[in-house]
Amino acid sequence: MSDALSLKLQALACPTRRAILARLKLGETSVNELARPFEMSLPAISKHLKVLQTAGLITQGRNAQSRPCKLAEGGLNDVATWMQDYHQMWEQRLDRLETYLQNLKETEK
Amino acid sequence: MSDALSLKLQALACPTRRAILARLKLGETSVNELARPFEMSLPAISKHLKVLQTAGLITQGRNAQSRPCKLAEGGLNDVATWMQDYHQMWEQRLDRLETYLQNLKETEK
DNA sequence: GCTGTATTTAACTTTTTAGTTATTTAACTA
DNA sequence: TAGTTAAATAACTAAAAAGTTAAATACAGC
Repeated sequence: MSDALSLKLQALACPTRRAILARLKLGETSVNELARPFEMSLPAISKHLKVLQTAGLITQGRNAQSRPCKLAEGGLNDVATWMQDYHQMWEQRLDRLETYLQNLKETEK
Repeated sequence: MSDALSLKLQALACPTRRAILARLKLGETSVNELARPFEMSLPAISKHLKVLQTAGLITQGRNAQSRPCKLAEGGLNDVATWMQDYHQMWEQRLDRLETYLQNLKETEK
């Protein structure tokens, strides 16, 4: 199960890790900060972060003792590409998506 | 890890199961037929199918002794919805997606 | 160089996953 | 009804995942 896509999907298949990603959407932050909302030991969070990092979904920097995490640029690209391959199912979402695109274009103006 | 989204992502995080889905894109087929390409026992495939079914990604019908499988309508919707939530990453794909939408619209004419 | 803070690593436990072979169920066929 | 085919279930094993506590590492500040 060691291919990149499986690694990412596996990493995403855990609510804790998705919650971590959701938090990181708000911006770079420390491991301690990330751990705060969870009833779980710090090492457990550290492990989750390692899984996310190995999957290429986050990166970790360095700032004194802190190792701030952030979302990896384009980390979900292959997942999105795989999804796109499922046109039949995908098409059901096109309306919504088109609306979204439209809004985005207008925002950019 | 029992929420619907986690169940689906977990189901997708296995190359064998994704291969099964890919085969099912071509159309409904029997368990035996699905198992053929794999170097794996039939019960193993049967289990994979159960995982996919529990996740709501496929459905199984009945035709004599055969239990033909097919893709579940809209089975990937929540996964797609979750993905959409990641606008920042998503935006990197917008160009491609827009092209795709454009093509689709033109096809529909 | 000692102390505190942030984080990781080690060692261990429990549960889940992915596979196996052997057995069972269900339905068709002669 | 006996035999065949399609698939699922049972019972088991090995490996991976997700958590724990305790110890180690890395750096900052006095």
